[in-house]
Amino acid sequence: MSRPHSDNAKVFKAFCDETRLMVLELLQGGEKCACVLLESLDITQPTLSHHMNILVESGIVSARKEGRWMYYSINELKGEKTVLLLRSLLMVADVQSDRTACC
Amino acid sequence: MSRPHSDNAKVFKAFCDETRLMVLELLQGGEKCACVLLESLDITQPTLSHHMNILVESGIVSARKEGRWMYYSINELKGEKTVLLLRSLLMVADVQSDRTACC
DNA sequence: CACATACATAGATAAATGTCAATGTATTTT
DNA sequence: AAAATACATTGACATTTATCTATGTATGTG
Repeated sequence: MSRPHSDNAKVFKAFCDETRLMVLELLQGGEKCACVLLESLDITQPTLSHHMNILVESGIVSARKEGRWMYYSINELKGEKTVLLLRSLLMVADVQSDRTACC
Repeated sequence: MSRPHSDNAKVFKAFCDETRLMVLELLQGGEKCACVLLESLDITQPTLSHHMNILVESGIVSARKEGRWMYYSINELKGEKTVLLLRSLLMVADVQSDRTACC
């Protein structure tokens, strides 16, 4: 039912914004709450909330609520799957170029 | 001098569009000319030209002109660098690769 | 040269995206 | 209960993006 290209594009959308890359870099240090991320980024709270929604929706980031805090962390399993996906996208077969007359 | 996050976001933009993912899938079979790509995609020629510009600008795809044909292929070196980048972003350990056996 | 082919560029447009201020909601504290 | 805290949601706005039609440019062919 789901189109793979659409799903894959959705995953990669997690990485095509500067702010989201900075969030991921911050999460490399381990799970962090939204307020800590907010302090490290020069954006407003609603903007952070927006980006975290995209990251969680993509599956790359996991969210956990504890009291009034939201804790975010990198989903390593999804990360591994995404690395494999990217590799399969970019590693071309070891075959000769198709230089036959095309038209 | 360039901002890494900006450059990285630019690279990942190559993968966050359905049409570009389909182009990359087509290029997995090896180098192809624009007209062949065009036949396989339900888009107009200027739209393909637009997407190929983004792919080439990102470095993921290499372009080669021969007569009146443009040949495109996946830049494997850039691909490998991008996989490494994604891995370091997500802190994913080196996953099994079919290339490790041969090198 | 005149014409056809392959692709690029320009301009227009609708949709998606990133951002913020204002406000709402859930949770904790006093 | 009232206030404070942490985050989500809404609505507005400017920018970017994907797409098309129309046209331009380079290259090959009669």
